Amino acid sequence: MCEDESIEVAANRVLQERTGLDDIFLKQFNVFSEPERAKRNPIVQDLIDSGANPDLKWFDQRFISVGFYALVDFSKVEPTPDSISDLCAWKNLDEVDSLILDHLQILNKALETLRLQLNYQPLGYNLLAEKFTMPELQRLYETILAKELDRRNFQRKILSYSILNKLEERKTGGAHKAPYLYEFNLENYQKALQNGLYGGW
Amino acid sequence: MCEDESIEVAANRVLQERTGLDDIFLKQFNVFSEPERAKRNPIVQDLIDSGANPDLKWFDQRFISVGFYALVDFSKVEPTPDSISDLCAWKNLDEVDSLILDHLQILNKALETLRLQLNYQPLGYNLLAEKFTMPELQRLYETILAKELDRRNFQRKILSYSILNKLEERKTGGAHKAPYLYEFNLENYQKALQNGLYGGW
DNA sequence: ACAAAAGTGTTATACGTACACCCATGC
DNA sequence: GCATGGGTGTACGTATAACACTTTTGT
Repeated sequence: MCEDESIEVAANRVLQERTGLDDIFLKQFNVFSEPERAKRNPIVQDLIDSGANPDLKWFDQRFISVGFYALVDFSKVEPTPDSISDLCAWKNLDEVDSLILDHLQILNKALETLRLQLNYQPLGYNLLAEKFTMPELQRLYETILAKELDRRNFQRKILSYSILNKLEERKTGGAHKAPYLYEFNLENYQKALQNGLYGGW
Repeated sequence: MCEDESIEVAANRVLQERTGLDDIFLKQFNVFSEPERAKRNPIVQDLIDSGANPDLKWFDQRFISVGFYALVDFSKVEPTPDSISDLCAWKNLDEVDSLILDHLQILNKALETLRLQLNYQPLGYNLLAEKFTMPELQRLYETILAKELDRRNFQRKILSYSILNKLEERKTGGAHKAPYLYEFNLENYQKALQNGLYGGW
């Protein structure tokens, strides 16, 4: 974060630098400030225990991170490293095993937050093509939740939010029955983002 | 926040200094980092516009705040100012109109977060006496939500979470029919705190 | 006796879940 | 024609909302 920008603006900037995308859903979820968090990493612990590398001072530094997660259509983006990154690439969640510092905890907290927010926030805009099919939207939810959902119940639930416009067109060219195309009803989508989808108390 | 403590520990410490309480529900909800946020305050704006007080440099400083909210039984606490506070006192929400910086926005964001969390987190432990009545718990929810709830539906919903133990005793001495006393089932309460109360997807 | 608070119950409706059936398309 | 994916519908259980009746207690 630079001196003249808010943390949100900074997060947007970094996202822009690495993906080229702008106006992306970006959500602050937690601050990580544990003094020893750099050293809590098992890899770092192994290094310290082994006494191998004497140059561990870096891990004595104090880091304070504000976690953000963004929702990005990865097929549209070629990730590019910025000035402080050597490598910037897409990974499947199940490929991610070791990360520096406590970044694995951060990732898990982000996932947890995202899954919670799914209960009262609509999702999918700018993650899908402008016109998309119901199965495509469902795959998106299933990917994030890492579990399968019932086709018919998913459709009913999503449609009940009235954030979608059903189009006359169908998506042809697929191997089976042509599914209808939908687009987001932006007005209602925005409203749902602000007011939430779940009634609660 | 000192150099050797996390932001959570620091928040706990400050809460402890001002209330004397420990082990209180304390939840991080947002980071506020807008560069101009000190100046965005209408009172400060008036000052600047009037040109009255030339000593406005303080508002040029960059503040970054991590917002926490705590749930405290105010009847048990005599708030006491700490080293950086002149005054520390309880206020009703409707008495709060002007605050320095953007602290009014922070307060509102805290309330919004709390009300959302009410949908999937139990609430009441250490806000009520060890034994309490259903109406007392309901008042608590009604106060936070700033709206009335149906007695019978409230009871059913809360009981369905099975975070309460119903006791044989009744609270006598009141002017009317003696209500039953309840206590929290701490084991289930903790579970509910971790796993959430609402099923969702 | 009465008002006010509290216990308990009922009913209609909405929602989530788990299914079954039919239709279109490529092989 | 058959496997597969997709559109649509139904039955069941549970949760929510709205509402009524009875019991207790102090005045």
